[in-house]
Amino acid sequence: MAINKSLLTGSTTMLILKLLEIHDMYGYQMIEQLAARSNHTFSLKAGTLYPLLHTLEQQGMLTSYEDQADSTRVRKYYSLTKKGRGMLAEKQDEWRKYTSAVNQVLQGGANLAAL
Amino acid sequence: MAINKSLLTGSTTMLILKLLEIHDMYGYQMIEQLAARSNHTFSLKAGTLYPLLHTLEQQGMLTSYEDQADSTRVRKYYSLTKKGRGMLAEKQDEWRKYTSAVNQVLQGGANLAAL
DNA sequence: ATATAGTATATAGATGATCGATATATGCTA
DNA sequence: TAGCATATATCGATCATCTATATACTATAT
Repeated sequence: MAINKSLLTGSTTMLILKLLEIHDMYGYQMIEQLAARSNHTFSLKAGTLYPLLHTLEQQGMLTSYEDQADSTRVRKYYSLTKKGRGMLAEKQDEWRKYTSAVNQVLQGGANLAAL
Repeated sequence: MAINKSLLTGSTTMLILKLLEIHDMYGYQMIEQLAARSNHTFSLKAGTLYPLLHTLEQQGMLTSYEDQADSTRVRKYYSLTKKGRGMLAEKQDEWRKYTSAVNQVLQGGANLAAL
């Protein structure tokens, strides 16, 4: 698939970067937020999220710190880096291109070329 | 991912069913059509398509027949069954739900719930 | 005539994203 | 103090897709 072998399978990364765009969050919170903001269409699994967060941190897209904040419990917060913001922009662009291409096919195709 | 573990990863099936909605096609033609109708965003690989066609035929979504048609060459044409049309309708519905959920998250979320 | 490129179908093995299962530990509430 | 929600983490399995490879036929150029 030209654009990106995996997208949605791949949109997961975009979605969690997006969540961090406005303010820092900890893992469990991202799972809840994603469910809430998508009207429970998504239920991202912990087994998917945590390894992904570790990978993104290694790639320099995120940084993490522990904080007790307004909770009694220490949580691990993630923060989007400049590089991460760049990645988010790219992913969003890909997402737009990909969905518009699919929608074009669903509408019978823009280029009704030959056939 | 609630709706369907794989979608786009999974949209491929929807796209080829969609191609067959109007008239029968052979494999190679589907690859070309998909590229043309998506402005070359998609380049479905033969190694992905043929096994998929075989699976869909086994599931009763498609039937196939060989025909020389207006070519000098015998080609294997695929035809969408009633069951296949049902599957297409379902997949399109899923696609709409999924993309609107992603777009909701990208727009900051419909349910700006708590956070 | 013959090499090359495009058409057409097919399969096997590799890769990579996500999930389910499982583990651990803490905090809240009945 | 038992049970449930919160919170993070890892491992193995699954599944869709890709790359590579194979085969064979057709058309075109040399």
